[in-house]
Amino acid sequence: MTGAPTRWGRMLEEAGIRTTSQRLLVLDGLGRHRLPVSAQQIHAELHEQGERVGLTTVYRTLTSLAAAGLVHTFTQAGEIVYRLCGPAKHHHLICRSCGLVIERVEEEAMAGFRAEEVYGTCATCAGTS
Amino acid sequence: MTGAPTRWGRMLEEAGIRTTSQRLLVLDGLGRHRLPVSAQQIHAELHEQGERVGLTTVYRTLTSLAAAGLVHTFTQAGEIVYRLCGPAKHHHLICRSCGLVIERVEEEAMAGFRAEEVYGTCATCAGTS
DNA sequence: CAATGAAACGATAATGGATTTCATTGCTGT
DNA sequence: ACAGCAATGAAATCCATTATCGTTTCATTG
Repeated sequence: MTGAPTRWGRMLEEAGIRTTSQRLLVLDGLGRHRLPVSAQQIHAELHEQGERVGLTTVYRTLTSLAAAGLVHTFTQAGEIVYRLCGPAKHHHLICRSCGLVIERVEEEAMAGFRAEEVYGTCATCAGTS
Repeated sequence: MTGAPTRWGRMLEEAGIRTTSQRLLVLDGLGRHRLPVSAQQIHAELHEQGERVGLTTVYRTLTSLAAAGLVHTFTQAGEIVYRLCGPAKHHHLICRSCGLVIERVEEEAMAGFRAEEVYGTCATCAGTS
C-alpha cells in the first residue's frame, strides 16, 4: 500500500483513515455514482466486478467516511444512501422524484432556521423548467 | 359509530376513511403530540392506557392517514414518524436537534427547486436567537 | 527477517422496524 | 336475518443494519 497515492489514497490519508485495498474499492465504487447509493448496492457492484469485499466492511468504511465528512448520508425509502461530497461547507437539495442531489454553498437561513438538507422536487421533475 | 361525530370522526369522514374505534384511538394518540411520533410509540401509549389496538392496525391506520394527507411522515433515526398536519398546503422545517416541526405556508422555490421538507437546525438550537 | 500487537476484515448471527399473511370479527346494505 | 366485504390482529416474514468473534493484514520492533 506504499508508493504513489491515488486520488482516493490521498483522501483517506488526509482524513486520517488508514488506506486499505477494501477502502479504496469502496471509494472507487462510490466515485462512479453521481446519485447517492446504498451500501448494499456498492457491495453488489464490487461483487459483480469480481472484487471480494465483505458487506460488513462496506458498511464500516462508509460509516467512517461519513464521520470524516468525506461522504454525506441521506435516507431514501427506508435505507441509508451515501454520496461523495466536495470539501466546501454546503447543504443539499435532494429531489424525491429523480434522486438528483444539488450541493449549495450559499447560506439560506429561513427565519433563523439553518437548512442542511432540503427534500423536494427539482425544476426538471416539476416541469417548471 | 353513529351519532355526533367528534373532531376525529369528522376528519376521517371527510377523508373518505371509514370511522372505527381503533382509528379514532390512533388519531387521538397522534393528536396528543406536537412532535412527530412513531407507530410503535403510539401503540405503546395506547396499550399503557389500557386500549387494545394491534400494532398492525396502528401501522395501517397511519399509512392511510398519510395517503389521505391528514398526517405527514418523516424519517428519524431509521424509523418512520408521523405528525398531524393542517389542511393548508405547506412544507416543513424539521430541527434535527430538538425535533421541532414548523409548518411553512409560503412558497420558497430555490433555483426552481420546490422544497417539501427542510432538515436543519432551528434558531433556538443554533443559539442564533 | 521473525516476532508482536493493534487495526482491519468478513462470515455469521442477532436485532428491530415494517410489512405480509390469513383466519376471525364486525359493519353495511338489502 | 343474511350475504358480502372491510377491518382487525397475532404470527410469520422481510430486509437493512449492527454486533460478535475468530482470522488476517500491517507496521513496528528487536
